[in-house]
Amino acid sequence: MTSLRVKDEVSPARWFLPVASPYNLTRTLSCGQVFRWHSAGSIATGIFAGRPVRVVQVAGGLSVEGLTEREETRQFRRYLGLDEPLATIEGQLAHDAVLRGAIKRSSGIALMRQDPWECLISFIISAFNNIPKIEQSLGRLAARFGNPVGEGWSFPTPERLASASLRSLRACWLGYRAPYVRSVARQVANREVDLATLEDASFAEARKTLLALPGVGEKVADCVLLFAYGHGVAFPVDVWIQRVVERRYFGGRPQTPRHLRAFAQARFGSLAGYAQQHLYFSGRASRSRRLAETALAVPRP
DNA sequence: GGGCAGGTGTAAT
DNA sequence: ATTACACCTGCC
Repeated sequence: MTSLRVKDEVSPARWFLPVASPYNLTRTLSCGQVFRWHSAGSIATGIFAGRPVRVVQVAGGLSVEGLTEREETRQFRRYLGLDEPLATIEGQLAHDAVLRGAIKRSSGIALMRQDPWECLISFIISAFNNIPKIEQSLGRLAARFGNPVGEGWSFPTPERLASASLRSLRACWLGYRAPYVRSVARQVANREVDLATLEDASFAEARKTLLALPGVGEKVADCVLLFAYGHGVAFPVDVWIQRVVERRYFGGRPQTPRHLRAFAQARFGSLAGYAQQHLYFSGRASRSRRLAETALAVPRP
């Protein structure tokens, strides 16, 4: 599909990006792939390619402000997963009874192609952490070490984090993860690890390289392989996925994360990552409902 | 206030 | 290969 540039006297540049059904922007941005986008109502704001971007999903596509060139819109399509064949993917996954049920609530999620560097650091920080604090940490990191972009800040470069003091990193609420982040930043900055050439590596090779980094275990590696490098066979197993898969596929019997990953990859193949996203979304959604019910049930003092 | 939170590193079996 | 434990620290 192509992008149309819409003449507009007020805003600098507005693009209409056609998108096929059932793509859903809000769900894609809120299913745990990214931490630095904000959704207020139907308007999503974030930073892409060092520029502030505003996106609204409208009939038949996305209305985007902040991009300047056609080439940028092409990369933005890839970033947001706008050309993923979602109808086909969800149709395939719906052969599985559990996913058929989950997709009713989560249809329209697309896997993104994020910047590997930002994705890697984000998920190192996500370990043994909670989502609000992860978002705070990344925000502080950007405010302290990034460059001003619109109302916010760009994600810090590897060089910038490589030269940061551990004290200043801890001040961004990184805690015990601070040495991991700086060590990885240094390996990337001095080219011991080349995240760009990993694009050409096989799933197994890229995984091995990522696992060698401090603070990167199987879960974090799989997140980066899935959300940044586009390896659809990756199946990150976090506590939510573990609970959901054990409950829905194993009668509630405990399984090792490794076994769950092998199970999912055998069952869903290169769509394992999409299966993970739908299962994760449904798991989190049922938690949100429980919390809402609990909040209603308990009278405030 | 206290346990919990999108795991990982390390040591020991 | 598997198991047990510590870990920064702000949230709910």
